Amino acid sequence: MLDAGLHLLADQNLASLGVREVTREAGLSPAAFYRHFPDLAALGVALVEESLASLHIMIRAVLAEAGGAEELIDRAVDVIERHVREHRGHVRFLARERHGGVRQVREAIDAELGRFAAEVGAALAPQPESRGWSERDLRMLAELYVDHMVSTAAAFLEALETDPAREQRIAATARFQLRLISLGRERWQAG
Amino acid sequence: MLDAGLHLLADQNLASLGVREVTREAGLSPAAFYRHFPDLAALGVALVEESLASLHIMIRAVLAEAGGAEELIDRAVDVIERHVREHRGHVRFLARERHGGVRQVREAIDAELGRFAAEVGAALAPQPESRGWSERDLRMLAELYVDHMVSTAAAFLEALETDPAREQRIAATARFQLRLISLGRERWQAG
DNA sequence: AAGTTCAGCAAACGATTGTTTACTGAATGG
DNA sequence: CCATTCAGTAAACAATCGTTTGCTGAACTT
Repeated sequence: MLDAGLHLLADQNLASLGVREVTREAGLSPAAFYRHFPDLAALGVALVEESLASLHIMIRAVLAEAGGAEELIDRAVDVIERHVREHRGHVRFLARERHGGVRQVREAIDAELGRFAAEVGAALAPQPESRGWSERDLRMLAELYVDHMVSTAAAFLEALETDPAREQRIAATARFQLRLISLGRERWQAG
Repeated sequence: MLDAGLHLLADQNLASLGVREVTREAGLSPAAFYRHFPDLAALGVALVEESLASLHIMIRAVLAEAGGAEELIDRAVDVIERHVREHRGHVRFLARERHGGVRQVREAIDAELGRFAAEVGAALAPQPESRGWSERDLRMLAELYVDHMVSTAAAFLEALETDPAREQRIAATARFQLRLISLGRERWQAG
């Protein structure tokens, strides 16, 4: 049922999805839907959890890897690119519903992205570049990274669906921007 | 009719909007819709143009202002905050439909944001900090600024609708992040 | 082996949908 | 002053919708 929903949401949007539509795609009767979810919003929230599970794994993979800033950036962008390609449906769903029409889903996504930022912040803390940073500053830096990751993922997705040749350009742009942020971070203490 | 649509889109999204719904809100008969638009997608594109007109003015206002990096950042964040408050409906529409279910609208928004990035890049070029930068690098920096602006605007919007007290925190975060990017930019030539 | 939960079905309900058609009155222009 | 465009209407079309109801068979539990 979740798969059916996700498949429909490829070119639709949660608020415009219909109960009958989902059950038809799943090969079930309309009434069967209510055996599993009270609402379409509930199905949306379930999809959020499913979508962010794999994303969570991805982020941990990047954070776990030690190494210099350069290699870390390259690796992060690569992982994002691959993740978008391998979980296209999930990424599209998240991008589309993050500011979409269903409040419960919006809030679920935002809460989870907030947790990501906290996790990134925690991983940043022990690094030598973070010496002297307040927790607040670290959090704001982490949010910048997370927002940038989201933007990059959305750009990859759009490229994948319209002009795949653009992928390289997006990857190069993302790396450049991350390097810029990294430089600013190193210089912050001096300011 | 556009106003009616925008009002409906406050808690809905374009793909789930109905012709009858719009005309009912506008106090007209269903058939009247087709006198003005062939599609709901066409109404969406019209709303994109309306929404981006004011945004364009806002961006020019920020870019025109000369001054040091610090004051420019403060001013930019203020302008964004005020713009979101004064054009809440437009901003919400753009955030929601940027990755929404209607391709024509998505493409219209992306094209216009690309034009914004070009404009920002052109304004960045003559600044002393840009000495030695290739056009490509300037463009990537401009895209970072535009993406950051979009993220910030979306955050302001979400705060306005759920927890207005959070506005200050978002503004502070945005300023911090912009300062970080600015520092990275200054240091870039050295790398 | 009896009872109970579970996941599914067909059918039916009124309500709402998008779109077309033929018609109307007002403004506009030559 | 006549013709034409324009923005609106009511009515009708089949189609789809969300949801409830009562029923069925399979799978567990005890």
